[in-house]
Amino acid sequence: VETPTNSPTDGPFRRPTLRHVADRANVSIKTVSNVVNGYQFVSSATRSRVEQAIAELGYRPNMAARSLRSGRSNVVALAVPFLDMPYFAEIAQHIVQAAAEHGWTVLIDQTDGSNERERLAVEGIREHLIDGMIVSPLTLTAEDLAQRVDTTPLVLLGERIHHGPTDHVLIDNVAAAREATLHLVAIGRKRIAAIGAQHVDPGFTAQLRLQGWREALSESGLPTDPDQIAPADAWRRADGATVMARLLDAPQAPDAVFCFNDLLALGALRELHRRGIRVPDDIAVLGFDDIEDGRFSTPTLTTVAPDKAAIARIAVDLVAHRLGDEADSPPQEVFAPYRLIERESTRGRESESGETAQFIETLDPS
Amino acid sequence: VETPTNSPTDGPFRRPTLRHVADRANVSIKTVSNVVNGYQFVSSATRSRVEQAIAELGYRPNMAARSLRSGRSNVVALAVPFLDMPYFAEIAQHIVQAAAEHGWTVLIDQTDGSNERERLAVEGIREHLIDGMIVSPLTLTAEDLAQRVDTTPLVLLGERIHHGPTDHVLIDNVAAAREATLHLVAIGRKRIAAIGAQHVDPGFTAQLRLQGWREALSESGLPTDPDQIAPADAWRRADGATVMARLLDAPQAPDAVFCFNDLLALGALRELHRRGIRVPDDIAVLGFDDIEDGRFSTPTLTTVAPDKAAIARIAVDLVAHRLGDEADSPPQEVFAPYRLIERESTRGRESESGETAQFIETLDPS
DNA sequence: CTGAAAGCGCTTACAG
DNA sequence: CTGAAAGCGCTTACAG
Repeated sequence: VETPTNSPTDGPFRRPTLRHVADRANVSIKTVSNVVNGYQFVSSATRSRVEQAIAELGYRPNMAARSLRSGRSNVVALAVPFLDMPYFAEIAQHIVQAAAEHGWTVLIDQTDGSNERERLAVEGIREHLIDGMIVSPLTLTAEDLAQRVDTTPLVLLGERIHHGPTDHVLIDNVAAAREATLHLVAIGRKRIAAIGAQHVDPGFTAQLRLQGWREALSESGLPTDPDQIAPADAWRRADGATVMARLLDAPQAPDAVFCFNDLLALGALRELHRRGIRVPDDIAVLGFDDIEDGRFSTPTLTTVAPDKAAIARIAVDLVAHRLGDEADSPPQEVFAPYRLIERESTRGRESESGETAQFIETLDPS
Repeated sequence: VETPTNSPTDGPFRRPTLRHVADRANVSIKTVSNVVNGYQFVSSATRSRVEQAIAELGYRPNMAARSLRSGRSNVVALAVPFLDMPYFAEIAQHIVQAAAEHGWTVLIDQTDGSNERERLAVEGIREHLIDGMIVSPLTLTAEDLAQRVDTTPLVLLGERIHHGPTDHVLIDNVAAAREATLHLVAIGRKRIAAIGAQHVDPGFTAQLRLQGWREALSESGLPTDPDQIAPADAWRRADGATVMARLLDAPQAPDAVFCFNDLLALGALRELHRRGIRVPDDIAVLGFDDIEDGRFSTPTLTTVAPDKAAIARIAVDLVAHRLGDEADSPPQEVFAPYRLIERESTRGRESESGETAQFIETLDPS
């Protein structure tokens, strides 16, 4: 029996290794490794001896060594623009959960929506050994992606880069925005503004949602007045309030606004309330994302609800898929479901319908 | 010059190693390592030759190997109860930022507030090699901590475990809750309810905030009626709404509520609005955390604002401190600043004062 | 069913 | 200023 250099008795505490366990159980380190990794063909006598030694020493495998040798880390990276924006926080939560089901831990990076940091992210987050990465880009282009040399499986979230080299999970933004706008038409609105337009390449979220808005207005025979397209570079509450104020100060105020996310809508609600303008009576407000705030705002917010749990699960499963046998299959584009949730901001507060009930929970016994 | 087994030209693409770079630059791998690690005493001729080889091969160090050898991973772990609760999401964002300044990436775990998962977290998140960990516990006790064998530097967030074995960053919850309650007294409220009490051991957040509430009422000569202590096991919007409803249905409704976090307060606001009860005219509402929602709610929410950026920075610096020379210094307990931010929910909406201005931003030109 | 050897890609002493 | 050797703790072939 060889005495390991790294004896638990000499000097400061050091974690026990396979060597220590092997010595104590009088087996080779390979046998200990077999037990640790659940290898089937170990005699039960040996197995229990090893397990006892593991328990006595408090042995836990060294992940760095395992990663170096096996090339796997059981870590997946997630890069989002801003962790403090509820939509991304909720997505992150679902991804952490879905990853845990695969035995993976999640390394988080924040890109601040900067193209440079997004390009760095797809090249491997700070160069750690990770098994896969999920990136929610704001500005990443197909060209950026084409220059990628890192071969770690990459799944893109929430943006559509057509025929890109990577897997992609998304919702049909044009269709969703179209349905949202048609809902505003259906409740009798004639001047429907769009808040959140951005000067970006076509194909990005803002452009897709704007296109859906256009399509809905055209097919309803309503004009798509350029004055009703309100740009907002950032999509936070403060931006929504500012842009709403600008629309209200213009000669022709809208009777409805379709905001490209819920934060913009919540900011708009705030500005409308400040001016004493009634929602939805004077102006109807509709958002996108179904963040929790909108279920409790005053008034509650009608919104397009992407199935975030599904988005997370699909993304994690796509990473697993690439890591498995199907590594070389062509890039997939998977659509996650979404639905329109009608709440007070577009229909008054006389009642909540069945579809909404599950979200309102204890608020709805009235 | 030895040819590495792992040649970039044979078989599928493999990442270049120090060996490849060394061969190409005609130096030893130690010299390449010296250049990569910014070792000073390398001749500029050698350095530039090595740097060119690195650029040509696209070499990037293998973190698993580096971690195995050096015992450092440049990863810190963060465990929070729920990533989708805005307070924790905002804290996580600040920690990711502060960690990045130290060159660290953040591994995120979610405990769901379960004691078992919190105990697992302090024993090392899924056994990855991490340099330090920051844990925001909901139920962890001093006993749990005493049983910890992992020697990775641990910093606790937001809970006070007196004389515990670990570093700790917190705010003075009793004083903050006391000031908040005194503010409600100052605006003339007589029946001030507390929402968010929990049946937990003393020392935990809920108990501390309740104690601050008690102290404020006692010193103001107001009764601390047990009926005005409203328990809420979870601190989400739905709980706030439910608990508010219960208080309103009781014989003696309060004229002010101090909610132990902002989500409870936002839920309470929602229920009050649903019943047509005016805030703050009929009932004043005060929260805790200063999450972004409360700056844009209707009415905007008066709240205790912990300095989250400071909390994150202190926590990360404490980890760095333990990793440095001061590894064996006694555990530290560092208090982060907080302040009370008055908004509409406790004072009507005639104006916003100076202190609040920086938070209101573009909403305030009125 | 179990073992001895090799090696994943680095960094840490130690020589020169 | 640069190099050759050893070894961090595992897993992967390969033997028996």
